Amino acid sequence: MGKKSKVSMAVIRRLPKYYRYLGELLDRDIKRISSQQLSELTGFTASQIRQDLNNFGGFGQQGYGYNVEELHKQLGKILGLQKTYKTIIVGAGNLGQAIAHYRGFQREGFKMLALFDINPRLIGLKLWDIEIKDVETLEDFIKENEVDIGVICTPKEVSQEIADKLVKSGIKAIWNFAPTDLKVSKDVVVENVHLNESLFTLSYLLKEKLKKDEE
Amino acid sequence: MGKKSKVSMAVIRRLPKYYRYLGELLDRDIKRISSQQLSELTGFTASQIRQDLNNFGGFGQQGYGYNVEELHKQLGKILGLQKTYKTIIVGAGNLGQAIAHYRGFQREGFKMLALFDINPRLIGLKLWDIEIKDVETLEDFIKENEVDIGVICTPKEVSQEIADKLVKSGIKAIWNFAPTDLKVSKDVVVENVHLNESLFTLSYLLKEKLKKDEE
DNA sequence: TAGATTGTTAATCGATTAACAATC
DNA sequence: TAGATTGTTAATCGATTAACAATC
Repeated sequence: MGKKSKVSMAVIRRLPKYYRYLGELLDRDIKRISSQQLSELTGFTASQIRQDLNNFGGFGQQGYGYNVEELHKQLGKILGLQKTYKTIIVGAGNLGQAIAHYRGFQREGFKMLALFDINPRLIGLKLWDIEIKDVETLEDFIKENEVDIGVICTPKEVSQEIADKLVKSGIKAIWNFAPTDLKVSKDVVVENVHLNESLFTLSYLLKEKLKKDEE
Repeated sequence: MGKKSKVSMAVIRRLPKYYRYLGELLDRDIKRISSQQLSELTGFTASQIRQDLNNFGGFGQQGYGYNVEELHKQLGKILGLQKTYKTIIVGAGNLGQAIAHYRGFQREGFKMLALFDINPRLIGLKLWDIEIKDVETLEDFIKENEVDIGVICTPKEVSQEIADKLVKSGIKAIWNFAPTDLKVSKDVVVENVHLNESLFTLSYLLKEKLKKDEE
């Protein structure tokens, strides 16, 4: 008990962006960076960056700034990227395959164990070294392999049903690409990628822009 | 000139969710709904919902609530979904194909005209009725067809270069799936889908959950 | 009319920004 | 040491929630 004061979601959602820019700096062999410079890269204010980081500890040094390698490492730890997560994908259509193929996720420790689908034409196929399995075998597979993360890339009609199976089999994190809000027990975390909502937001912004142009 | 007080991004990002739930109610032939009932569906407070909607007008009626069909229609208009947008996708890998295939977007007025790729094995193929074209012909195609929206599904290494071409050819809205922050002129709107950041956020939340379980 | 529920104003809460003492 | 830049407190800003008069 006694978690220290909870970090706000607004802060958490900025962390991956810091991590990404730090990674790029690391690749460019840049050793140190100030909050001011990081501000110019990310678009957040220097003050906000310092506030955000100080939720997790004092990673900087007065008069110097932040050590790029160290800060990158610390952010990786904060984001939980130092450990490996066993991951499965349900729905082996184009979207599921796109995620399975994406090298960046594997690199950060998300190990794709298998895809699952209901389509007999897909079952048995291998994408690189990842097999597409019968969704009937989903629950047993999760239990046997102690899968950490389930990715839902199915049509929305079956997404809740799949989520229920994932939760029942012991999965604690769901990455949901179906355009629905899943109902899950409180001890399971869900992160939604609602492409519909994203596209509609773009549509709103475009409409506003065109309206303003007319004036 | 003189746009009325700008609506905050927080509000805008809730609109698509209202729109989605209203659409579901419409399918279920439900005629009216109160902010309280909408609150139970969406998880936002009734007060917030009324505040949000009143940014755009008084769509409700005291003592009655909101007419589902009317509110759905109005939200569609606010989101700019009443008109058709000519859309192209750059990058015809799994992700690009997934988006091209998604019926929901076409249904809401996003007309997919073509995909573009650099891979000779893909060029010339047809996905349903959408052709994959040579990325060399991208700029001419956009100008000739007056394309509204460009979707970037390329590797991050070429995403900025593609964005530059889109902007130069007159596109005013970009839906970006590459894990980068594109630099574009101020009169172009960009909506990012940063899958990396989404997955890392899930990773953070999972890590926190596991940590709390240990206590 | 009485009951219900909105639209809107006021109060609260939380997040961002500014400022500066601490310190490398 | 002097200059730079953090960590942190205080001030500001904006978003959410509460409350209630208006009104269907």
